[in-house]
Amino acid sequence: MAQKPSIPKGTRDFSPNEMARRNYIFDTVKRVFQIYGFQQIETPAMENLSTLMGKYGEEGDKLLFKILNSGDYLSGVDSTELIQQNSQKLTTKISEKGLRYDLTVPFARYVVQYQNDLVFPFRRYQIQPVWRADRPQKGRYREFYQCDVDIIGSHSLLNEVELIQIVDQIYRNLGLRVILKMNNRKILAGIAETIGEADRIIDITVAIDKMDKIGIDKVNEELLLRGVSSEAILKLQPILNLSGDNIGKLSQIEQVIANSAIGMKGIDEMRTIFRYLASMNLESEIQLDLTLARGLNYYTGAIFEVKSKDVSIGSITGGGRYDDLTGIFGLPGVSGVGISFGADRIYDVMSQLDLFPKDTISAARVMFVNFGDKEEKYCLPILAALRREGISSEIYPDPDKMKKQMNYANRKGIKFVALAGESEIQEGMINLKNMESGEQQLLSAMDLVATLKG
RNA sequence: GUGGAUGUAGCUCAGUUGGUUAGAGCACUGGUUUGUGGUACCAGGGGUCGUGGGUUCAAGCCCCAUCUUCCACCCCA
Repeated sequence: MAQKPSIPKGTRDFSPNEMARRNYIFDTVKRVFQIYGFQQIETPAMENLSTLMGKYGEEGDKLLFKILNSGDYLSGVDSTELIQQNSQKLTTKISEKGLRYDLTVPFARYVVQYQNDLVFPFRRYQIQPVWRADRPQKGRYREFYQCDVDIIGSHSLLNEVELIQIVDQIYRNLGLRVILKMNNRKILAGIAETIGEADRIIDITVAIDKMDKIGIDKVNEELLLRGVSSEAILKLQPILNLSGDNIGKLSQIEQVIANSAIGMKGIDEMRTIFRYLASMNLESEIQLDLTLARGLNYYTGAIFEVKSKDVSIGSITGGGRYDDLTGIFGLPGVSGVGISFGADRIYDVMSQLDLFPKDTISAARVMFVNFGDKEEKYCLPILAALRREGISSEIYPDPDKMKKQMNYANRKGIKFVALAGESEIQEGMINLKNMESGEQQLLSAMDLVATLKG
């Protein structure tokens, strides 16, 4: 046997009924984005590496797919460099393009480039694949689709609130039960400032995360082990023990970080957001979660993450406020906030919960059986008429055995089969068979249209 | 990057302590049925058992290497 063809690790083919379901997600997301007044853009699959590098932290740089320069890509490299085998150094010489890692950074680049043409605050959405050279596993792919919405050019917290409403609306439309977790980078910075150890903030969030599992004593032990001073740990106790509703939690945090200006700003931001939300009738649970840190290092204010309540697959949506992403590209002082829906994970969750509507199939509604030349001639105008009426329809192309043709329709999930042989032609009628019930009725062309439309 | 599994027909998988010509279901082709699918029955095609070495009279099965895919950690959508 010839060697089996395959596709790269972490990538997938999408067959017709997967596409129908994926489009159901994309359509739902898109519709909500549009209702909220966002406009669509697209950017190239590849960007200059200079645009991408250094925006996603150290890890991110490693996970970038790099594209080999065209032509003789070794021409600018001398042999000593080759022998040294310093891949990092070599990379910059043989590769100047990379596949996009997310949609936010290319968007920032886009905004800077078109700053004179855009109307600010600019509301855009973007639905495109991104690539990460990650190790694939459950719910993790090397090529996956993100659906981004961002508002850039406004500091208003109303934008955060709108994004939360969008999240709520989309998951309500999809029928998914989710929990939206929120945190604020400024609060994290305030905590770090308060205990005087900015670089310990990660250890602290990890510790808070373990509270449920191992209890406060063990957490304190671990903090001490990780080098946090006992004085700082003492200060942290109210934060480790956070309880109550979001507003209550904020008050408890406030007591700890009252001396940190930036921290208090974060508290203030969150209070404002929660105040807005209180008057809105949201279905999703919103939860302040201090362990939410988000690796992307460009976030500066609120950060979001959405998880499915019923399937454990990591976050299915994430985002946050970034105050100066365009600054790196030469346009300082432009603040934005955005959020990204992971279409592929949403798909996985919905599949597992069997939440797709049953009629999300792409097959034609009706198929004409092919009995031969004469019958074909009779059917073709009727077929054309159905299509003019917007009824998706097809005719089997060969006069094969009936069994084969019926089987074809059945397997494709075509709901109706139209039969017109000698006797029907004589009467000027069509026999329409419902493939689900097996019932058959003799109809005129006009009645056929009406029946299929209904 | 670290750790653990996996690989047998197009797909999902069986295959006993190593023992002749390697199996099932689904799918495919043909037939029972020349105008009726999804439910029945019969027949057929399709595999150098991931690859390369080794042990053995004998390897799908044991050993080594390598590749692939999957799962967990890290990080993320």
